[in-house]
Amino acid sequence: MLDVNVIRQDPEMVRKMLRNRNYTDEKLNMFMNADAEWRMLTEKGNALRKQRNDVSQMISKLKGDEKTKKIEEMRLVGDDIKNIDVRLAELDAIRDECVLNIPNIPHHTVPVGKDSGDNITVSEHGKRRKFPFRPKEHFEIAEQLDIIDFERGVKIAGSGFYVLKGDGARLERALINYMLDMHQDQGYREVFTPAVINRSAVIGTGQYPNLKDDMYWLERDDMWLNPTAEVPVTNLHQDEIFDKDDLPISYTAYLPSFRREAGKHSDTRGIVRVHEFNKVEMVKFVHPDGSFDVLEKLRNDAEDVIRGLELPYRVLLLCTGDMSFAASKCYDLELYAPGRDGWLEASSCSCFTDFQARRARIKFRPEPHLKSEFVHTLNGSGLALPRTMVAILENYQNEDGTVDIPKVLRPYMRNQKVMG
RNA sequence: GCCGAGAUGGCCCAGCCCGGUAAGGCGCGAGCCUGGAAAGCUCGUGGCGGCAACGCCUCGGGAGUUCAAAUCUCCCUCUCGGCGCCA
Repeated sequence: MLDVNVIRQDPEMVRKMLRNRNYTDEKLNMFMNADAEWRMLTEKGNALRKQRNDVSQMISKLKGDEKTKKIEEMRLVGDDIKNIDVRLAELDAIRDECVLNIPNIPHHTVPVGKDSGDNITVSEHGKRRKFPFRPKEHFEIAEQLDIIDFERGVKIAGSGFYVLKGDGARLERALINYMLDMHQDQGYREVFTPAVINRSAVIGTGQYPNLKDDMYWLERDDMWLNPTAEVPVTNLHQDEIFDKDDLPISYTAYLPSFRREAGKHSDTRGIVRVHEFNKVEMVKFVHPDGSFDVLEKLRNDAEDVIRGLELPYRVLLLCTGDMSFAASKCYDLELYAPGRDGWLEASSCSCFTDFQARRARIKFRPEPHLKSEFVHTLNGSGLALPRTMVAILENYQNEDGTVDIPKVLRPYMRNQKVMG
């Protein structure tokens, strides 16, 4: 969430920002009104409390009629305070609700734009292979090799779930290990967290309330299925204060991710958009100075994974209208898939400035005697597994239906080709 | 699931039975002292509102009783221990 002082001081800047992100200014206006009344009533309530505190002190020393009279007076003051408190609680709830629904302020280098059409292609890498035959789509290849079983995924879980088999399952495992090992070499510490998380975690990173319909919710326990490892990993340090020397902190995590994808019907064939997928994630906690430089580094770390796999890809800088709620700046990495002749978003690398840290109360102390400040958080996928799998199957396919295994994965797979 | 114990400022911990300004220690900082340091002493070290003076809030969360709640009552959450169950 934004610093309420920033909103108070410059509501017009926030209004402009909301417009650039395709948000209405409804929550902003509501906040300003509620906040003004809240401040007025807070002062009023404080004055009454002072009166009550002072008189209460005296009462213990008084006796007889005098005492009875003062007690009677304070009873009325108490009622006034109670009434004010009720209204204050209402206003506070309104303010919270508003602030939790106002997105982060984009960095000045982020292009203003309406939707994905206004994103900027920063760079394109790798050679696209020339195929002497018609390249197949990944689900054709996978079905032929019997390495992905769509029917049985549906049978045991439902539409949008699939089963990996044989070399498919082994390729998945190889990819996870390859990615984790690479991130470890890049200086990230591996963590393995719960995939079921509580409400305070999904609020902390900003998925709740905005994306609550996109997550699986376990009603009976008020728990949520992890939508991205960003959530559990960032919230590891909820309510903590780091020493200056603790920063930066870099984690990498492999974790299954769950998305309801309610109302989305595109890309139903294959594994491009599914309800459960594996992902290796990078998360960083850094000093506020230079956090956008760290974003470049993070993006490069994710690109290393793709370069290692020798897949063609491009880097997009998202515009204001396409960026997610909590991000201040975001790059998407897209893999080229020749079977479908299209791009697949396999990684999203974002800097959240202090937006998540404020929600999750993650701070650091610049010097032992100074006040604590919010850290900056970043994260990026490195990478989402199913789409990486799609890109590998389609880019490395042979005319006979087999698939070569990228060189970097061979030590993990112990074979050169996916045979089934 | 049952029983018990606990949650107090950055950290540790007292206060709770018996309601009346949250004590003390550690760490850190500033000052005094010193040739310099250590020790010692003084002050500071949570949040909100306010330009400020200042005021209010803060004892896991919420509700209640009371002129007044860390303290009494009720509900909830989490942690630890024991029992039960169990891959």
